[in-house]
Amino acid sequence: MKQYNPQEIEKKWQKYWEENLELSEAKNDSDKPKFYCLDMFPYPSGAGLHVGHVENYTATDIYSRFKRMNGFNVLHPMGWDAFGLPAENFAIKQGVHPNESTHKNIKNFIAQIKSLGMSYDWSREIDTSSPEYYKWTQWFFLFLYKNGLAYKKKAKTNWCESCKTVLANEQVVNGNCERCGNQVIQKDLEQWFFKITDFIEDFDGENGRMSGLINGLDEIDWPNSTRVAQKNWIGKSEGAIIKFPISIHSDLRTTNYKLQTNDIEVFTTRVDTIFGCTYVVLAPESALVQELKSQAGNVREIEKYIMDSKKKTDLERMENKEKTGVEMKGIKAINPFNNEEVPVFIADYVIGTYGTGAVMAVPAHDERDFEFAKKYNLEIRQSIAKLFIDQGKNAPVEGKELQKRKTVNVIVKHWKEDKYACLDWNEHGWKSFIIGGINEGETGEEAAIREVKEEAGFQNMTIVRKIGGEIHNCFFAAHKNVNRCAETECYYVELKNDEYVEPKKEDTKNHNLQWVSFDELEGFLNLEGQKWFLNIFKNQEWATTEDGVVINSGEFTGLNSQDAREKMSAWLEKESKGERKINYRLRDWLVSRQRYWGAPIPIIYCDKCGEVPVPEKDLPVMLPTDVDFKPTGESPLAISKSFHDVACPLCGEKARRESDTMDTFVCSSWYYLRFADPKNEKEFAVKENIKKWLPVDLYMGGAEHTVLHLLYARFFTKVLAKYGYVNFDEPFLKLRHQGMILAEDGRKMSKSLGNVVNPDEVVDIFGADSLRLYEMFLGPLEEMKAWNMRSVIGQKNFLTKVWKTFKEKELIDCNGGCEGVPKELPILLHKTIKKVTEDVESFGFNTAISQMMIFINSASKYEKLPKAGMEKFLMLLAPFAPHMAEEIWCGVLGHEKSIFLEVWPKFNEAMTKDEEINLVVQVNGKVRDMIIVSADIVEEEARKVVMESEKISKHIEGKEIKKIIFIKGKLINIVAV
RNA sequence: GCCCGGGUGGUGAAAUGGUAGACACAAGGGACUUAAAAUCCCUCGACCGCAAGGUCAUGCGAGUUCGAGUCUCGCCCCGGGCACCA
Repeated sequence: MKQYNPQEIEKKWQKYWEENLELSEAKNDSDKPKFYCLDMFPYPSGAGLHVGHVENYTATDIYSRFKRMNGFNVLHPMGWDAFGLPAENFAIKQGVHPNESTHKNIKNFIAQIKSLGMSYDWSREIDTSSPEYYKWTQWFFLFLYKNGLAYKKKAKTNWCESCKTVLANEQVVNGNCERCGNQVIQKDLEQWFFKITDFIEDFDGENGRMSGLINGLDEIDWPNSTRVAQKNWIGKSEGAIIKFPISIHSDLRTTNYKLQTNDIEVFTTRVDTIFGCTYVVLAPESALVQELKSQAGNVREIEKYIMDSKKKTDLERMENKEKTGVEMKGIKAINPFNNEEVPVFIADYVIGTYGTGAVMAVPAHDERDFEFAKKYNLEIRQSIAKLFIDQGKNAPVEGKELQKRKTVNVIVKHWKEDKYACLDWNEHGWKSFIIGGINEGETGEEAAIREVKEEAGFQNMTIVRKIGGEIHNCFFAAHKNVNRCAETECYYVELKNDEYVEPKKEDTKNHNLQWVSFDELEGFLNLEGQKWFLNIFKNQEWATTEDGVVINSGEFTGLNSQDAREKMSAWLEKESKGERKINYRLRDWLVSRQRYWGAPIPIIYCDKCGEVPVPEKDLPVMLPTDVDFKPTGESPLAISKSFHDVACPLCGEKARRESDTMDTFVCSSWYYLRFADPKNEKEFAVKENIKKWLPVDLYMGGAEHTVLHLLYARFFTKVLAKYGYVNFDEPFLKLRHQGMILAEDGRKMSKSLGNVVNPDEVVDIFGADSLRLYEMFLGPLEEMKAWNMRSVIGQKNFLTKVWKTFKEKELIDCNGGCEGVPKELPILLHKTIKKVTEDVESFGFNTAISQMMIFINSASKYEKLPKAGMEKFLMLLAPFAPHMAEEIWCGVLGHEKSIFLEVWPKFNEAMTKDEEINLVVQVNGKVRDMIIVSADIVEEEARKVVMESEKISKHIEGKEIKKIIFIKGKLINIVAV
């Protein structure tokens, strides 16, 4: 065979690998260190494998092969997420049973994956729709049930009319069904839930303290964006519950004044703003509304509003941002902090299911309340102010002057405590540095100056002005945004012995502010006579939602927001008028589905015994095959009499089975455990094997699963950790997402656009090795990339070059001297080993490939090549292009055993260094010459060499050399003026 | 609106603060060939110049630095996620 013919050699080696299982099998009894490398298992779609799958599986295949060659016992399995709506919808469309179509699709997937030369351990293949698997999915349901973590309740649920089933919150996207895009409506249904909310915070497990869903995220090597997305989804917010007693003025009928015993409880994260509360709002769904409405003077109006907002779908609520509401006339809430009566409204901008379903409205400091208050003409009362430092008469304000001066630093002291800060003014406004601590023998001022110099890096700082000639007593609020404009900072300074200078007022950004000196604010902080200024609204045009300093707030006035929250919460608890409270956005996971193609929920309902779990010995509850599975809204399983009618396991009387199936995400929440022991009939996996293989060391898959699957899987692991089934609390130690591959037109690949690339086609034309290389070379693994069919040829060219180099050049044994072999090749080889090794380790596959290209481009130029070196190169290439490497290794070089049994080559650091380098010579930072010198040239020598250069002397002629910067082995820069 | 990412040639993209554009694709030119394919060689950011060389260039504007694609600040644009969560 002269030509490189991928089709021919690829088939041959795929067969060989299938027959030689030691190349891919994970060994339970090996002494080698383990490595569990997992792909997010696919849903076997009828469309077959797409290029995104190929990207995902190639990356992990390269990594698995790399790890094996580095002496690891690698578990690299594959399975099928076979249950679920898409499979069922596909089957309905094709008019076949989902069981049939799914298995047909799986067969196709296997063939496609094998044609790509992936080294999966097929002996561990799993299929979530097989009874051997879903038996354990049901076991998990019972396990949760027995521990009080699975429960049934009637709840407002998301219903998709097209899929005829309920959906989890996570499966609703913009008010639409994640799968079909149909609008989701709300239905009150009795459904099964998993108590995922029990695992948000850390918990005690049988093997000690375990991390919850929030803290666990800090322990794992996951993309930052994914961790942030999960944190946001959980949505922890710390605040307080405040009890507003209710008073009823039935002034429409009588003058009686009646105080109710029950309170309106509101949840807020901004207790500090409570003195700005001018009304209270209840969600229309709130139970309290039902209780109170009859007392109101406008019952009818209220009922009409409730009806109207009930009719709205979530989508309508979202689309129509205009806020609506209705006052409960005659009903007042009493602010416990100042005993003031405020009106009570019902409005659907308050969410009934979050917090207490009631909020205190502070229009001055909350955008939504502000909007509502403007519309209904309610009082807007400021309770948080921003306070500003006096710029001082010497502080420069004009841009040009600033440029000259750069910065002005003022050191200030906290008005009460022994804390110092530095305020720094430049054209961007004030900056601040909070002084950390005072060293021994140091005054506060000295500490402040030191910190400014060291920490802030202002080595050339001069204190242009200390206000009043001394360090000032000053209040400062710690805050994160250090670099805002002066107007948004929040400092105030007590000025001693100093003139007050009117701040500039022409600031357009803050035209609704009125500058008020401290004198104008009576009683403020009891520091009469001091000169301060702060923002007090003249005409409030927007809500200021940032933290600041509390004003108009009785005894709390003068505190910064943070301290105020602390003190006010403490006050609430002391007075029993409320308490600190943490709320989460995350709700329990709704797992019931009214569909056919899923794992039946193993529960039996008996008239006598009630809800009875199916005994473990009766598992699996088989999915009947004889039902009409087309969705009607009723669970299809309810129609099957043989399934539905059953004897109660407790009393033996007539009973009925739960006819809903489980969300397919339940199946995928534990599959990674099953791979450790896929054939076990007695347990979901035997403990030793779990201990041997888990947690997963590398998990790779699309970013579309950032919240759904990844959150659920973590939850399952945490449940198992709590009850001692596993001794770890995070299932996936390292996670990477492959970026989406777009079509050539830059749009998403989709059938309807007709721009889908079928990997089979690419394999037919270029071969699997070229396809693998192409997808890895396309760009960084995690980034979004567009397909370009014309570029695939580049990889085939590269492989052809490798092929020809091994076939046509003379490979010589270098043991007894290496005549005719270029001496720069070993250096390049070691550089290449280093680069490829490091890049594979960090998933920089694109740059690893380009380094191999550089090597072969160079090597192919020579007629004689060192055999040992070329073999090492082949080992580097092997994980990327396994067929080619195996063919050359065994076919061309005549080795008997597979190249994948070889040990990954090592590089010698000393061998990666060139003897000579191109010294870059710069004059004033511009490259003016390049001189070849010995790599270890020292500064002295380099200076001499450089000065001899004509090009350089031309550039420094007549100039004074100020400085010479020398970077060893790289560069020399002459600074000349 | 908030939270994450991004913005570098015709294209995909490289660059621990140290030669911007490695490596490839496309394009153009050439060699071999009766011809084509295959293969090999050369050119390939823009502008000025016969050349040597020079100037400008990493979304825009500033800053730090001997030196910035890379660090800091502000702004613009694009992609993704969340979205009335108090």
